[in-house]
Amino acid sequence: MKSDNRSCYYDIFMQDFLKKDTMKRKVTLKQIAKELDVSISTVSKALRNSKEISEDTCNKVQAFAKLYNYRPNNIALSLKNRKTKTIGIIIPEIVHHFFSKVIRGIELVANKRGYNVIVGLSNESFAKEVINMEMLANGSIDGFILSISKETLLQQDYHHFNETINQGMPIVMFDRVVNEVNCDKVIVDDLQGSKNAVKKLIANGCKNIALITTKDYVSVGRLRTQGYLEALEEHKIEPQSNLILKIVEELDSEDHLEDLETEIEGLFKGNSKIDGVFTVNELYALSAMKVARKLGKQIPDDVQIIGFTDGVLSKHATPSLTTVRQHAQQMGEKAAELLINRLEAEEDDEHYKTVVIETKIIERNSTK
Amino acid sequence: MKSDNRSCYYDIFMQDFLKKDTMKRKVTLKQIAKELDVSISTVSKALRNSKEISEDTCNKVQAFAKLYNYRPNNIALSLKNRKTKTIGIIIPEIVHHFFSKVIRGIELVANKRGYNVIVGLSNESFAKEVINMEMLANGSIDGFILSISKETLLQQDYHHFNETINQGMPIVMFDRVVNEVNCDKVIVDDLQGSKNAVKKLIANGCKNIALITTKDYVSVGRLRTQGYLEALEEHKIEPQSNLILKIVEELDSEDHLEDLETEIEGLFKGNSKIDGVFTVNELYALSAMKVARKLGKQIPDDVQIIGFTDGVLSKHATPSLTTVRQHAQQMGEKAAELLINRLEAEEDDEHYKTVVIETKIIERNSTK
DNA sequence: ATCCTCAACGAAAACGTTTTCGTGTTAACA
DNA sequence: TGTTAACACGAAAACGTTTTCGTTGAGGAT
Repeated sequence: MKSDNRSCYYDIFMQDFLKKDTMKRKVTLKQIAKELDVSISTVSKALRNSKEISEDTCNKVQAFAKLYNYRPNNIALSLKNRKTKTIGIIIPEIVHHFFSKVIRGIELVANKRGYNVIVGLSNESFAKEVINMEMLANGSIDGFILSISKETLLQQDYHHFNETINQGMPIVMFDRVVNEVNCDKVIVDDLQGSKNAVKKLIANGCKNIALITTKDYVSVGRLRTQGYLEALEEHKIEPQSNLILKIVEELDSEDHLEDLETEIEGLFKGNSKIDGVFTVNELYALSAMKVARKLGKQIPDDVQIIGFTDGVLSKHATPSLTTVRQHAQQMGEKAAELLINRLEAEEDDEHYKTVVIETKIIERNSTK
Repeated sequence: MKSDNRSCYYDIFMQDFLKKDTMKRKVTLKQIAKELDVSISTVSKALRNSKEISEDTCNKVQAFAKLYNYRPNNIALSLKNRKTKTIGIIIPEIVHHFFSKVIRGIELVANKRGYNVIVGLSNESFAKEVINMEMLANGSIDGFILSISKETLLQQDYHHFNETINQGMPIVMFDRVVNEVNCDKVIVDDLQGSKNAVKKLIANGCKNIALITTKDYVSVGRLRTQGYLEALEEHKIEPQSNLILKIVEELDSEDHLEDLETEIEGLFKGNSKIDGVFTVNELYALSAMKVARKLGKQIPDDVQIIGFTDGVLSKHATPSLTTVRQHAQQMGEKAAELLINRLEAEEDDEHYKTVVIETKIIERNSTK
């Protein structure tokens, strides 16, 4: 820092650059160039060790850049390269063990491969899903990973997904997917998972197995119901409609626990011989346990219960709950892999994959 | 679409623009300008209804833009305006009810005010925290909302925060904050919350109240411990060291449940007169309940328990757990407000606020 | 002295906007 | 007829990069 011929520049530079002694604003190539009295191109090349630039200049530039902690501006790079190296995630809800675990998986591989992750919440609303996607699709991200909101599934309006894809932005869907959209997908094997769970109840001696599920428009609810039915069928057990309880979505929220329990109580009272329960999520399972206990039934002696989830409640419930694990984090990892592979592929592959994540029954104390 | 003089342009335009009939690539001002045979400036102005532009041209441009679904490119806007309208969040862990609720709060007000949210996970690691911040600080975001990782708290190295702030990027910290960094903060009133909880136990008749807490370098653990001590002091109760259990962080994870329970069992066995327990989080409380039950104690008759959390376990535990609610979502909302207000302030305010979110005791069935 | 080569660097375009500042045309006015 | 004002539009800069394609000047070969 001893040269004289740039003392003038230096002053000007310092003036608007260091507002106070403690304040170091971000430095740009242009400022370095001005300061060192070379061109912007030279600075850029010097920093990347281009052999077009003399060793002397290289060293000088790099020293200066280091001193002022130069970092290339991501936004400028994004504009130039026409890619942002960030992935957009749209999920219906973040305060949810399953979804947050998926995010963790996505973030893990995204970061490993140099991508950032930007999160939008649809809050199960169609409109918010559309708005969020539009906000992000205009250059902010390179591709989407998403799980469809309930309202969208109900309305069956998927134009925003298809339009996004048609504009050249890839989408990977997970868990809640839909055939009408042609893209990569990651799903858990809901059907087989449920089938295995119900088979396990049967193997454990249950004769009257109840099902607590959601309305059919939620694809995972439908598939898990189907798994239940197929398991029964394989064992020549006739399904009984009074053993199947389909919960309306409004009771799903934790604010309506009592209503939920009332419904389940109705199920038990309507069929006193119930000795096994399979539920499509964790909350239903816990509620079922609670109701069963209230009705004087012992778990797992009188009633055995299996839930479907990756949640935290199951592990800490009393008794702890046997569940079908979904491998949420692994789903996220796989989804991110699929997306990034597609983003970085040379030519675009017209063939879309659907990856099925196998489930696994975690045996705890709600089954014998 | 009937004019002749642009048929030539039109062809060229369509050629590289619509690769297939279904493929609509993103359209830019330049393309619209070329297509309509006007300048880029004219298009830009026409779209913003500038009165510099004739009504005719305005209509023509707007119609065309609508037809081709023109949306301004966010990245270009970010570069031009030198702001991205996105907020960076760095948290230690996303699979955590408290943090995900904070995110929900942040996202809520961020979206309402036109901001996006980009999430980085430190995974409680100092290095990942630094890397994540550096990735985002180079232009990707306008400001940070973060909660400090345990490792960082342990090492007490806060240079990355201060450097970021010195570069002109505002930070809002929540929950795990630190005096060494001068910025806006949102914290829960850990001290008062704990104090109230312990006072409630005292009022309920507890004579020997145990504390299960973390090591002191986690600020919230320290404060909650202090609250416990102050409550005892106010009631002239001498604190006993064999009533206080400080859990090492390694046992925090859910993989070490047994070890955790062993430690707690030691606590109970070492002091059989324990009739009240206050814990600094949800997991410790559930473990304590489990251990107490195992040792033949009735809850809340023999032992009353209060936890500190906003979690989901408390509500569904048996018996359900009385807790100190933290209002996590409200914290997120407040943090986002503070940050955005600062981002949009005319001149920068040198005075940093610390907002304290009051806690509230949620009475359930683990207390009388 | 001429030609060629090479080393070392700079100019400019490009990414997609917005905005300032012209500039040319027309109509109104003295 | 000459001056002016309003109107409608375009050129260019700027945001911060990277990269292509010159353009120097020096030195060696002929």
